Amino acid sequence: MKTVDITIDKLGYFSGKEVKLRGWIYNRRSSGKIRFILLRDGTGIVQCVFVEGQVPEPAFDLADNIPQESAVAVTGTVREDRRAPGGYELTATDMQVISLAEPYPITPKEHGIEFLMQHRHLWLRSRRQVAILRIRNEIIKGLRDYLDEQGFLCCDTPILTPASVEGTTTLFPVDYYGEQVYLTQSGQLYNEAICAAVRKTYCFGPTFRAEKSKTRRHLTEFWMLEPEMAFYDLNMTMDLMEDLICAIVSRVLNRRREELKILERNIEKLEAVTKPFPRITYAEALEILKKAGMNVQFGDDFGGDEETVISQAFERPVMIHRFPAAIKAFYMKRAPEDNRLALGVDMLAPEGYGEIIGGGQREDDLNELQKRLQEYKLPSEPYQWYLDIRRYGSFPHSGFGLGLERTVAWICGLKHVRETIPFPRLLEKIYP
RNA sequence: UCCAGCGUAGCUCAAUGGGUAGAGCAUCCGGCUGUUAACCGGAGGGUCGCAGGUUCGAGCCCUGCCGCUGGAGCCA
Repeated sequence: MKTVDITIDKLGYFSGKEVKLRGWIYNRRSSGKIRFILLRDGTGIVQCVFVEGQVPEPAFDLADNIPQESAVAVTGTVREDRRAPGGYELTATDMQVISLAEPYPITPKEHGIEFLMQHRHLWLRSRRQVAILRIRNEIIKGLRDYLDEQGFLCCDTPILTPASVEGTTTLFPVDYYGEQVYLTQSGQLYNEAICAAVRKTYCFGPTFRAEKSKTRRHLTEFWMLEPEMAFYDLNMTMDLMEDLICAIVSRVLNRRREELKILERNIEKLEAVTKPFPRITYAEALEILKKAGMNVQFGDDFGGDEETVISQAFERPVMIHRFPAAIKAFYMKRAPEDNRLALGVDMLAPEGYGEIIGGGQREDDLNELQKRLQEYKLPSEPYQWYLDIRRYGSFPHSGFGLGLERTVAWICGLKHVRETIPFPRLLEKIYP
């Protein structure tokens, strides 16, 4: 019989056959004449059983003292076994060392977050972290597949941007041939130009905020998905936000059950995420807060506590629209029924996870927009190209930005966004 | 930037009222034929974050600094 070189995720196709697996030692246990090695290969984890007399002596010895995370090749027979977590085991016939590891700092026991973050490059190898990475990837694919199917064109926007936009205190400066430019905070303004070319577009990439925010939901570098649609009003935009979130939640539920289980995610909470999502106005949100005993006045923005109270009032994501214009960006269109209100919308995830989407309808009237730039004390020169979108065939349009890491944190049920990206960039921390 | 808490073995933590530093895991040695963070026995392992101060005596009290964690503020 020929030994085939396979990966752990394919074990089910090779029951009873002899195979070769290459990977790393995840853990090992010994019980005298029988020794167990947990082998991980990046596609899964399988237990390899070494029985004295049934494997060459060097391999049997190795099974007792090979250091954790050493790279090895194990040959053996695939066996279905109800006792095994994955349903399959490997009865080992031999093992070769590819590379012996030095004593590995991350043991199968508990560690503090500081230690784990300092060893993030190694921490990624753990079962939990791999499960998060798989779900993150599933969410990205789900978002893109959904938008692509709806006729969106992914066009992407620049990461280096000229000075402008609202203030520079939260921007990371970069030297650009002697000129100071900045890392992008959002691709929205560019998307508005692109949607006039292709009707429905989106960008997906990293964005940067030099905020001094030290919370469980802030990164200085995070990934944002930003769709922008020509001829969409606020209601159509809320429909899209709702459909998009339903699409990714059900996709993760269908395709990443195992990973959700590893993360001990409460599946029922995700299964409750179905259409329609509640849509409330800012004024209605204020009522909820007042009933909860919070002192919030019209014109106040919501902090973390307020978001938590509102989102916990519903078991689905909730959309809050028609915010006071004064606390929103200059480009938001005003509500036709009340000029003090902006046609913006935020989506708050359930279970206190806070804002995962922010967006709304854009101001499409040239004169209004110019007036707004003055009110917000913004220079007009850098915005000439942006105003051109209104000069040459202006059209109603809307869009939003979805924060990927917050969405992943919610779907995975994680306390902190730092685990949702392989190498998180946090306030003044950039190692490894 | 502000508030609070924490810095002791490789890791996670303990140490009466100030009196010669302790456990589990990891490592090494030994035992065990079905272990699931295996278990059992033994051994090695310490500049108690750094600097100064009080005291006969400081891991413990005081001052300053550094680092981390949680939160607030800030924030598409």
